[in-house]
Amino acid sequence: MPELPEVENITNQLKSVCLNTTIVKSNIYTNRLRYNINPNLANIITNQNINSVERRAKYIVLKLENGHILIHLGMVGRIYIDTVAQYQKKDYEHMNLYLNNNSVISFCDHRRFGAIIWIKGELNTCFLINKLGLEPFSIDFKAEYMYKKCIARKVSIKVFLLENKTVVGIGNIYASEILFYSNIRPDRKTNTISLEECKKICEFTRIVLLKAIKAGGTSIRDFKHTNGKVGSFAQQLVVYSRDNRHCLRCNTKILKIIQNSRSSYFCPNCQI
DNA sequence: ACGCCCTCCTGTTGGC
DNA sequence: TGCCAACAGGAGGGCG
Repeated sequence: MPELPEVENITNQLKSVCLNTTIVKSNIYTNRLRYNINPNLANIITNQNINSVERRAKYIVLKLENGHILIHLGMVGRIYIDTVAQYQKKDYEHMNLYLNNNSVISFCDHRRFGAIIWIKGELNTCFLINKLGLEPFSIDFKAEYMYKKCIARKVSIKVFLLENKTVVGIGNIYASEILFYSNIRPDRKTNTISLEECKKICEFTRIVLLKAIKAGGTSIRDFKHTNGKVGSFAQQLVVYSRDNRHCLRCNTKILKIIQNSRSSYFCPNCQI
């Protein structure tokens, strides 16, 4: 479900409620997620202030006084924000946080591909964080950097973009979209991608992700904001999930192929 | 060392 | 209408 634009939207919504508040209570209902929730987490975080709320890759990072709560939404994870008066326990709710401003934050994930991880101390000590690639909006994410990474590998460019090792935040939807705008087939091997093409990938990564953030993300099926609203970027998708329909640029039929057991979509005429 | 596949789950969808 | 297989937006780990 959630790729960078979706996580960015959720993070901003959380930030507007959580920043500079104190956790007064926390409940863990089911600790079995992708990684089991630290059984002491509720005790550890109670009475701590939330000093910052940021996104890193597809993680939401709550910085507390002596560590960080890392939240990953997996495929279908959701975060709800309620007032104490409104709040009711949700289906598949794994954990919640009661804040001193009368808000309740709940984390729900019926597929349990998500994660809630306590990192004592510095963020970068976590193995999930310290191997991540660059943020697409960072100043260092440039064609030369991308090119150097590409020529060192022989994997399909689409698979490469999903790895989060070179650039983070791109998932299955936006990978297809970015490659369409870059005029590159998803099954091209990275060592055949030119510097000029890397430039396009960097440029369109930023353009597509930014447009999707502004549209509130892509809601195909499960993604919803903390208030239950959907994102509208699905209406702007040009190739993802459009197999057998016509390319909006040249009218050729969009193809779907499977790469590493995941669907990719492209226009065989526009993309080489 | 690298690339590919499996796996963790459960809800939804499409075909018969 | 009902059943069942296939599929879904993530990503670490293990295998060849």
